[in-house]
Amino acid sequence: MPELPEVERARCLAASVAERRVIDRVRCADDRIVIEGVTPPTLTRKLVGRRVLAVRRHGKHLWFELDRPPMPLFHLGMTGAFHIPDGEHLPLQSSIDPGEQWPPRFWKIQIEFSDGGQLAMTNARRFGRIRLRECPEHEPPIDQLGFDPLLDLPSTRSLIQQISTRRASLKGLLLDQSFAAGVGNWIADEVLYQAGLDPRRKADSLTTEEIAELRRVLGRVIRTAVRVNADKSRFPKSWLFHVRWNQNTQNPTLDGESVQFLRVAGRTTAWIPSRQH
DNA sequence: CTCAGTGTTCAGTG
DNA sequence: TCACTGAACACTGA
Repeated sequence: MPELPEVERARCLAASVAERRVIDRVRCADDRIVIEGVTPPTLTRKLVGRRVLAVRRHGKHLWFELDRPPMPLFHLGMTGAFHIPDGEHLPLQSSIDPGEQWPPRFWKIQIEFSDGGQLAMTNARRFGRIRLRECPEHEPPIDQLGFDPLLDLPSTRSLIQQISTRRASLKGLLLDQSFAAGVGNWIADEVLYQAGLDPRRKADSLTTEEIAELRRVLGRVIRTAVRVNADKSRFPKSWLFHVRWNQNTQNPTLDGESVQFLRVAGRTTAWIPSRQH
């Protein structure tokens, strides 16, 4: 699930149970792929007793700012999510299906807080990672990332500089986390569709006006998705998003225009040839 | 049974 | 060395 808006939703969920609380108890799954660079017992020992000051995010990475390092850093991979027990109060919608068991299937870490609140991270497909960092923002992988389009969208001027030297396809550029952190496959397609740009266009072929429009659309798509808490059913009806999953159905259309599928930069790409040039 | 897949990394290429 | 591409990764669900 996780592109920037879904990771932001996970951040809010985690913040609602973790911030200002002390970590009382941790259970780590015995998974040396997801739990990377640290053994589960060590991870547990480093977290227990710490107070969570804030839950922060850059791109698709999220981490706990604790009262003392090291800090746990999470990446959800393709299938990761955060969960809280059914019935626990929340200002936002619950992230779990009602009636789901606790702990949730495929849990990798469970954290219990001083006030009784609980948080779990799941990861069925094991592309996610849990790591420890002394200072997450100033170490890899976060210090390798480009701008976060929600937290600090660059000026058009700065974007022109960044884009004009790149020869990758627009699709490839948008997916490059060292360019724009948090953009994934569906957001890249949505942005290129709304900006009217062919996903195969080379980045350095864009005009100033096209870059300005790309910037505007990128900011708008991300803010809109975050505003509705990454709830797909609340994305605007006009979005390509709603038809991009219908690859199997014959002749998907949007506004009467035909949706096509391509492979660009190694990823399935949905686009509307009559609207993107 | 086969295959695609919302992500990242790494080997290979130009 | 750099920028970029495509395969590999691990596993579920269609």
